Amino acid sequence: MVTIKDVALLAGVSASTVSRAITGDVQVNEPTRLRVQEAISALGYRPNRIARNLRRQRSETIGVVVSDIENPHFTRAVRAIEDAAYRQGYRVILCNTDETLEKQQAYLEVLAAEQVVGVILVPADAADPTVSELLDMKIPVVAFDRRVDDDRADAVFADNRDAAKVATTHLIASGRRHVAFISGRANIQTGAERLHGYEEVMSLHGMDAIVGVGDFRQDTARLAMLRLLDQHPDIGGVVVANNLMVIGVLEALRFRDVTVPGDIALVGIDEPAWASLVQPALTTLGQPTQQMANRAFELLIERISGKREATRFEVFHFQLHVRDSCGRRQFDLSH
Amino acid sequence: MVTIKDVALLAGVSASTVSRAITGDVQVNEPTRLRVQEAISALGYRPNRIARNLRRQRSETIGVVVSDIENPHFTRAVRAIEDAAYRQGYRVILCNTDETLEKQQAYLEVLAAEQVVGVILVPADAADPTVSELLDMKIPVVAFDRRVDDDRADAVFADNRDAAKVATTHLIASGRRHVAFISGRANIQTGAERLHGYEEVMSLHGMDAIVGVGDFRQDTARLAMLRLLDQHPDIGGVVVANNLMVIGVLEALRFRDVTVPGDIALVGIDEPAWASLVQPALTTLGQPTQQMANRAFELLIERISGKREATRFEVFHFQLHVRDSCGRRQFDLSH
DNA sequence: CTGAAAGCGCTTACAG
DNA sequence: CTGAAAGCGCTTACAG
Repeated sequence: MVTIKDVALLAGVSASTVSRAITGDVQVNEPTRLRVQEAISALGYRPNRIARNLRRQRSETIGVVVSDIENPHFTRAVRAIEDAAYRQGYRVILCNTDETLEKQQAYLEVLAAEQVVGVILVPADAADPTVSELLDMKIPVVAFDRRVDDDRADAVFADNRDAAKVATTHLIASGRRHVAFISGRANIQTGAERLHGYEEVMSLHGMDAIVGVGDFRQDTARLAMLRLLDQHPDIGGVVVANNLMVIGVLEALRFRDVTVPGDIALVGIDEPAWASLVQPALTTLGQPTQQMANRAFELLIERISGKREATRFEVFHFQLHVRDSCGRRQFDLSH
Repeated sequence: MVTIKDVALLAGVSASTVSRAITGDVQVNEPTRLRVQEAISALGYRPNRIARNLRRQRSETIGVVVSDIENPHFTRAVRAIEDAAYRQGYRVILCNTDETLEKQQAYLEVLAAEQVVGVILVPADAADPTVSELLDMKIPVVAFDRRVDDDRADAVFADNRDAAKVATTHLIASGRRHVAFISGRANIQTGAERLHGYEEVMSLHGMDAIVGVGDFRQDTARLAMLRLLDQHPDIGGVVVANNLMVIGVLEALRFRDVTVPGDIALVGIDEPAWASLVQPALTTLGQPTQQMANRAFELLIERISGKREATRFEVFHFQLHVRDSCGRRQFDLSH
C-alpha cells in the first residue's frame, strides 16, 4: 500500500504539504502542488479514508436503516438517498431491521461505532432509547416514513391517516357498503394511522368497522382476507394498508372467485410499479416517495453541516390514482 | 466520547488489557475481565471501529455494487447479501452504477479507500481495470450476475443464453411463428447472452430473427415494441429480456389493442413479484436470485478468510414458470 | 496474565 | 507557503 509518506518522498516535500495539496483548503504553492499531483498519479496513491476519518473524528458515511428494502416504497427511497449521497460524496451503509427493535438497536450501535455522520431511520420502534444515544453523540437522525419520540430528530412522513380516509371515502362514495380494511401492524405508526383514518370515516358514516389484521406482508394479508370473506360474506369494498398486502389480498380474492370490482371494490395504499398492470388496474393512494427521500437527505445534510438547530417535521400528501379496481371507470364508460 | 483509556482508568488496568478483554482472543484473568466489563457498561463504552480498523489495516465492511437496486432481481440479491453480512458481523455499503463505467470506477475507488474487506459487483463493464486494482490490493471481488475479465475474481451467474433458448423454444412449440425478441443492452453480458440464445433457436428453426433493441428499461422497451408492431404486423410471440421491460411491452400491446396471448404470446425473463398478478399471468423464466446471492457472499467470505485460492465460477439455472401469457393454459382447459 | 511502547496513515495547530 | 510534531483511538509484538 502506498501512503502519504511515499508521495512526500517522491515529490520532495513533507507529508503535511501533500495532505494540504490534496484537501485543498489551505494555500499551497502552485509548482509544489503540481509536483505533488504528479507523484500521486505516478504512484497511484489513494488517501486512506480510515486514517483520515480517525484523525478528523468523523466519517463520510451515512447510515440508512429501513424495515425491508424489498418493500418498493423503501427501495425507491433508498435509491433516491443513495443518489443524493453519491453526488455529495457520502457513502451509504444499508441496514434492514425487519421491523424488529433488536435489529434496529444492533444496527444503530454499529453505526455509532462506525462514526457515521448521520442516520436516516425508518423506526421500527419510536421509543428506542438508542436513537437518543445517537443524538447525544451529536449524530443527527432523520426519521423517515414515521416519527420517533425524541424530538431532536427531524422527521419526513406522509399523512397516512388522511390516505386511509380518502381511500375509505372513495369506496363509500362509489356506492360500496360493508367496507373492510386489511391493516398493517398497529404498533407501527403508519399502520396505526392508516387504521385510524379508516375507522374515523366508517364511524362518521355510522358504519361498523370490519378489520382484518395483517402485518404489512403478503402472506398474512392473504390469510386475513380469507378469514374476512368467511366472516363477512357481504363485504363490498376493501382498503388495503400497503402494497405488499395488496398482492396477498388479490390472491385471496381470486382463490375464492370473488371478482374485482364486481363483487368487491379495492383501493390499495402505496403505488407500486405494477399498479396499472394487475387485473383490474389498481386504484391506489401513492405517496411522493422520491421527493420525501430527497427531503430527508437535505434535512440530514443541514444538520451535518450545522446549518439548522430547530427540529423540523415535514408532512407530505398522498395522491389518489383512480383506476379500475373500484369500478369508477366503468361508470365513466357508461356516459 | 468515552475511549478505551477511560475504561482502563475506571477498571484500574491498562488500555492493553481492556483491548484484550474486549476482543477475547488472548487470555485475560477472569476477575480483571469482569472489572473491565463493569467499567464498560458503567461508561457505556463502544470501541471506535475506525481506530480499530486503522490499526488492524482492514475494516469489517463489504461493498455491494449493483446497476440499480430498483430492479427487483438486484433488490432481492442485495437483501440476501445484507442479511448474511449482518449475521456474520459485516456492514454493507450500497452502490448503484446505472450501468455506467464512470460510476463503477468512482465507487470501486471509494471502496478501496474505505478499505473494505471485499466487494460483490454486478459489473457494468467487464474490462474495467479498477477491478484489477482492487484485486492487486488483495481485496477480493465476486462478480454477480455477470463475469469480469480478470480471472482472479470469482463469479456467480445464471445461464442466460439457455434461458432465452428455453423461452424462444417454448413459444415456437406453442405454435407461434414470427417470434420477436425485445433485447437488453448488447454490451452487457446478460443482454448479449440472452440475445444470442434467442438468435440461436430462431436460426435452428430456419426463422428470421426479429429484434427490438431495448436497454433493460421500461420506456425504451415500450418504444421498441411499438416500432416492432409497425414493422412486423405478423408477430405471433415475443420474448422480453428482463422484468422491467415486460412492463413497457405490456403497455405497448395494450395501447395498440393487441391481446395476450390471443394475438401475441409473451414470455418474460426474470420472475418479479407481480408475475402472476398481471393480466394475463406471465409465463416467465426465473433465476434463483436469493440462492445466487447467498452463494456469492459465501464465496466472498472464503476469500476474505483466506480459505480458498482458486477462482470459482458458479452457474445457476433458470426455471420456466408456465402461466397464461403464452396461451398454454387455454390448451389445457380445452382437454 | 499484564503493562509500556510503538505504530496504523492521516490532519492540523504551531512555528518559522 | 512549508515542516516538525503531536495525536486521533485503537491493537499487538515485546518484555516481564
